[in-house]
Amino acid sequence: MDHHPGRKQLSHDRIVETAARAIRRAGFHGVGVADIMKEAGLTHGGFYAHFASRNALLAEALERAGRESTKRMATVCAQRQAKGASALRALVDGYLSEQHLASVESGCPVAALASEIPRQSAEVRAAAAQRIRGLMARVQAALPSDAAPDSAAVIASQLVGALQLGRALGGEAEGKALLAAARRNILAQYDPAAPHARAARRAS
Amino acid sequence: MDHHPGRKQLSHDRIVETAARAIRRAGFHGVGVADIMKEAGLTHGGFYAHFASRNALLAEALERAGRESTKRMATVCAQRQAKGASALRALVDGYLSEQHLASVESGCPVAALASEIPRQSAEVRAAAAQRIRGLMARVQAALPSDAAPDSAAVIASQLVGALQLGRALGGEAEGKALLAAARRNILAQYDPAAPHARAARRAS
DNA sequence: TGTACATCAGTGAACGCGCGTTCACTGATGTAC
DNA sequence: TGTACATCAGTGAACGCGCGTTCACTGATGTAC
Repeated sequence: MDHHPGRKQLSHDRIVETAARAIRRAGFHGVGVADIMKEAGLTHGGFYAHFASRNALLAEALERAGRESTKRMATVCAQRQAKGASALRALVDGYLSEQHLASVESGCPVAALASEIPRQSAEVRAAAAQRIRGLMARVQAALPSDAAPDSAAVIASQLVGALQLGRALGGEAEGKALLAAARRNILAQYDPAAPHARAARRAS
Repeated sequence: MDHHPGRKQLSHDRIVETAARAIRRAGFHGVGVADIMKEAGLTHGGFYAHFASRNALLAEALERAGRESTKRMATVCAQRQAKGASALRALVDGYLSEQHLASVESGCPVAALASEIPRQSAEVRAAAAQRIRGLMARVQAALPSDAAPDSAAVIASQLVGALQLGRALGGEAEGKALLAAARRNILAQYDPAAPHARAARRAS
């Protein structure tokens, strides 16, 4: 019972991983079956031995992108916390970092695809809803326990909105300034470790 | 010098208006030249007498969608302010209303298209950046004058993020609850007319 | 250890279709005299 | 007022191309004896 993957499973994983990057880079409409298979080192004919349809791949790729991005974010958060940041600051500074701004392909799929979600098939929408709930749960876990119950949803919206607008503005100075403003705002409001910032903002 | 539009101008306007609805409903990739021309009551052959390319139409349609949506929002805000709401409350409650949640086609194009913007042509991206700055300016105008200078950008991000996630979650109970939470949060933080809400949230 | 056969992942040509774009043409409108 | 001609908005067929999907086939792997 060695249970190593097997040739087909390896190909399957490779296709999904390729697609997980592709949808974030180019959008759900932006890459075709043939492109993905080619990028995964295969020919397009074999596609339907792995997936029932293009949509089935998209759903699977979205889920995979979410898991990957969560994992990557967890690593970054752990590093920041090891340097003394609070859980919330680690999450917010990580999510709204210039590095995340610049790397759509490996970043949060919710931010990369949000406005396209309502136009997708039911299976893709379902996968997307799970990813959104996952993001909210991560925020929830980083919040102090006395935070208002709907804070996680609000902060998640802010994270996604700011990252998207930052990217839409070009990722240059204008976008970076937006990220910085959003970081300050969220931390000033929710991070008990940074109460001075809130006081500063209320003054004048 | 009567200066009434002329036949061609009328057709042009009709095409752009059709496209302005179409891109919000179906995304930049979601509708083709032929679809739009048909919906505008014309045949697709005449398209290139009106626009240099598909992208040129998209840019023009985005701009038009922005103007339309701004106008509509201004009307709604005026109504709400006439009933005694502050400028900020009118804007936030209008933008994050269930009506806006349900009507992508006539709503804010930034929320409808945000994640697709970075993947568009330079001319479309430029038009999009203008729309985003316009949204921020509207928020700025509704803010009390003592608000922190980057508040407008932060609030705009929150508005866009919450509306998008609300729609992605399906526009049902889950989405509506998200909108309500975002409304409460923004107003509690920035609306001087609602200080009690802020106090309530800080308690416990 | 060697041979015969079944299984199975992947190949590549082909399908029908819709896309963005071009272009020769039509038919209505407006101007010249 | 009427005729001849130029202008111009819109038509519809056609272009090359890439899409998602299907399928008969190949060649390697694994099992039976």
